[in-house]
Amino acid sequence: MLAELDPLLHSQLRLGIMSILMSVESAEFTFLKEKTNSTAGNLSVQLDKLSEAGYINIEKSFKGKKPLTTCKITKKGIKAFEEYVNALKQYIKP
Amino acid sequence: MLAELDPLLHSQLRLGIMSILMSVESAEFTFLKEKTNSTAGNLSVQLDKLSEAGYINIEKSFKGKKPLTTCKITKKGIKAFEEYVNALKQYIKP
DNA sequence: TAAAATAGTTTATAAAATAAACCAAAATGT
DNA sequence: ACATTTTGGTTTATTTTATAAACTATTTTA
Repeated sequence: MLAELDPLLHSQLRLGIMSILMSVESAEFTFLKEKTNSTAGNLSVQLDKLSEAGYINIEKSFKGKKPLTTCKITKKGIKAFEEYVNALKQYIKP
Repeated sequence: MLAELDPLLHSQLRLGIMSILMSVESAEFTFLKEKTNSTAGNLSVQLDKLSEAGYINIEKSFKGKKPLTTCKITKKGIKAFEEYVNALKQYIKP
């Protein structure tokens, strides 16, 4: 029987976000938007979901008077990502 | 920029179906149902979608008077699966 | 022979992704 | 100086997907 795939991570955009956050200290909204090629609206929604789940931390501040949203993966997020990758390997190995 | 993930394959159940069909000559409905742990309704719908896309062939016959649904991956399906796996690797490699 | 199981399909509902509309501030053009 | 566009988002509406529920036909079992 095939393993379950964490539905929170099994979404192109959320997986992309998490993949990027696995490889950097932290990332700004605009950086993630560019790297994932997503719209601001969609990105905003999906970041909230990851944050709700405790997979990332979102810090909202200001750079001058412009809003600045900075995201960081949490320990829980790292664990979830690693488990997702392991489960996924079952599906894609030759 | 991260690669696109074929939305037809980026679904747990459809990916599971395709993953199984990559490794066998052909598979019956009931076999797929058990291996993927899905409901008959959901499986039926997702098989139709894969068939619509030309990723699998579905043959409906009878074993006595019981319906027998047999599925086989197509060349197009194999190619799509391989491309999906390649794109996915971008997301999950360390 | 009534009840339950098999092998599905079809339809309805819930959840997700995406798009559109919106807001406030800042930078740019005229 | 002042209208226009751009930046950096959020919120709400729409569309698409996935899932669940209800149904059909036959068959097996009690």
